[in-house]
Amino acid sequence: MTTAARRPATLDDVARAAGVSRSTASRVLAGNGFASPTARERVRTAVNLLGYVPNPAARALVHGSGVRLLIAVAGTGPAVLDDPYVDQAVAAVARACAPHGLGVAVQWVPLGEPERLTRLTDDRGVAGLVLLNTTPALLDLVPRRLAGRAVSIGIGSATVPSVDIDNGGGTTAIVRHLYDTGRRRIAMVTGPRWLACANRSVRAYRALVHEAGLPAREVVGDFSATRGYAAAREVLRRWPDTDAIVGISDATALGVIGRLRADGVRVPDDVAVTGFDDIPLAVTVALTTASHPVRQIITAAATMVLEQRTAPETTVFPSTLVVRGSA
Amino acid sequence: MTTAARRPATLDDVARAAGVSRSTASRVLAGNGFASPTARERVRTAVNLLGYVPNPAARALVHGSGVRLLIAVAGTGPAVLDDPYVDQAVAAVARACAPHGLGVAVQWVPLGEPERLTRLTDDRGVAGLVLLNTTPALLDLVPRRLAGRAVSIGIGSATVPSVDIDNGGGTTAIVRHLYDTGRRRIAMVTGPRWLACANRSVRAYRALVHEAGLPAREVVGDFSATRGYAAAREVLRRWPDTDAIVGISDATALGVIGRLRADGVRVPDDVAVTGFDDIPLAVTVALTTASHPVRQIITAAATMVLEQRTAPETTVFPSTLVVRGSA
DNA sequence: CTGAAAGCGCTAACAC
DNA sequence: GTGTTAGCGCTTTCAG
Repeated sequence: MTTAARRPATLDDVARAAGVSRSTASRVLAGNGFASPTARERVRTAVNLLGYVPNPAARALVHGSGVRLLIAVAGTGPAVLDDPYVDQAVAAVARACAPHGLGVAVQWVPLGEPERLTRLTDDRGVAGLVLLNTTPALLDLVPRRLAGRAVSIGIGSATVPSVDIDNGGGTTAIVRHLYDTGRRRIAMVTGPRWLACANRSVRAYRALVHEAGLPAREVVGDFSATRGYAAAREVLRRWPDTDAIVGISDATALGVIGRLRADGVRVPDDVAVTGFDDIPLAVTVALTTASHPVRQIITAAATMVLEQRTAPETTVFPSTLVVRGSA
Repeated sequence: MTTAARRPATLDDVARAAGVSRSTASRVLAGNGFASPTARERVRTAVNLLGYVPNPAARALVHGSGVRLLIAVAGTGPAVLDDPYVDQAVAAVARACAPHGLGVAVQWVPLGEPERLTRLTDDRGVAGLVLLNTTPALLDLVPRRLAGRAVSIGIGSATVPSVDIDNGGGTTAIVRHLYDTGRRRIAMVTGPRWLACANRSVRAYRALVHEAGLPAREVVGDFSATRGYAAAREVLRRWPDTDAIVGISDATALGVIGRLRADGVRVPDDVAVTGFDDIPLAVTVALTTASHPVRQIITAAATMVLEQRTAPETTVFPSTLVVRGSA
């Protein structure tokens, strides 16, 4: 480590050290363009010696490409950003971005004013866009500039490809499992109504209970454990003979279980409870749920925009039923 | 919204629309420098009209300041990044960065090769550094260039200020509560040994049990629920008469409870269990824990580096005992 | 108080 | 193959 406390090297330093011109050095680093093996070699050496790392700001400036991915999360209030699911998404995207020299920012977009998205994307620092909990209105507002550099997690559109979970299939498997194990009064704690992907779960639930001639019992939730905690009581108050509760998310289910146990209701003996996603904590409470590789899904989405891979309109990840103790 | 699908406005556009020179426009936006009220006004109008947002890459280039904050997480393997605590940290920092036009990246730094940090910070795209789970060796490697733009969450050093939780105090309160409620065989599922801030909790635990003439019973954990799940069984195998288990984190405690319940051990009747942090899920399982505004703490750290506030060497956030059902 | 001019570090034509 | 040149959008002396 003879490298003194110098300022980080620039391309000029590298070129000088290698005895070539800046352009040649640039070409070698870009990989494309021509360069003699000798030049290539000498530049490589200089780079290592100097510990050269390209300045992403300069690169972004000349390419007009931006320096960070924006994760735009739609919702009724800034509190949507408090969701651990969002945390996970941000972290996963940040991880995918790091090797590309890009950063991540998250911002909330109010459901009522989708135009706010435009203000966010007008920032040329934005190199790409990841939409979370999106609505069709929002999808339509993605600017041309970001064509091919935007992706939605959930529903997509003709111009914005999406990466999604088979919510319907997952929920169907869960409800069917409940039915097959003898449950006949199956309630559901849903997600917010405006959220398209959550609604697919709700619709699957409705279709199934309807088909089986069972009553549909729905309480609106918001994915959170806290809401699940409250919703459980509401379910049992409205329909005391309920024998199963389907949670729209694992957190919801964990909240439901917490409340039931606190109220002396046995799980799964009296009431079966299911979740959705299979978060790490699920195993510790033996939660029956549907498993999805959320991290991978988000990484896939981030990679799509980072590598500009022309993606199919929709990539659907499967949902796998995981039967544990709670149902 | 007459704004056509144009390319985002540049400072030149603003200057032209305002009928002033680029420099004047720049001065007005910077806030400092001279500018007549008239000029100021006209530039403001133009900015709003055009929806102008400065290009952060250009700005970073001229200032040599970087375009993203780096969150460096020390650990034995890349799996440290899978921790929900890290997720939360990344998301909180990303949130704080967004209004500043900065992004966030996360990278893992192997415990054995702290020099890897240097390679990361040599990237001029790095505007600031947030250290997580850091070690003294790592702290010493923070380059001069980042002086005043680095902060550690946990232990700090003379050159790197830190934002920290009063782990010792929190743990003391927890163990004392356990003792006061009659527990005399108190075990602890610790964090990894190399982690200084977790060790403060362990030391507090040891001091207290020692002082009370109780045996110290420690099983090494890693903050995860999964590890807590396994550790619970180990504790009861080694010391069957244990009547309380202190978890180094809420996730650990949740894992412990899961395992105990699965094994027919009653919580808190047979064994009391406590956590640390007070994550949202804690309330749903009635976990007794110590509460810390983690999000706020991380936001405070991020703000320190974003606003270059000359910070005291260490800012300690208090820990508050929250007694719920589990102990 | 304001404008002209010189770069920040890098890339991409375009000559040599 | 390689060097020269002209910017990307912005800030900041330095003259007016």
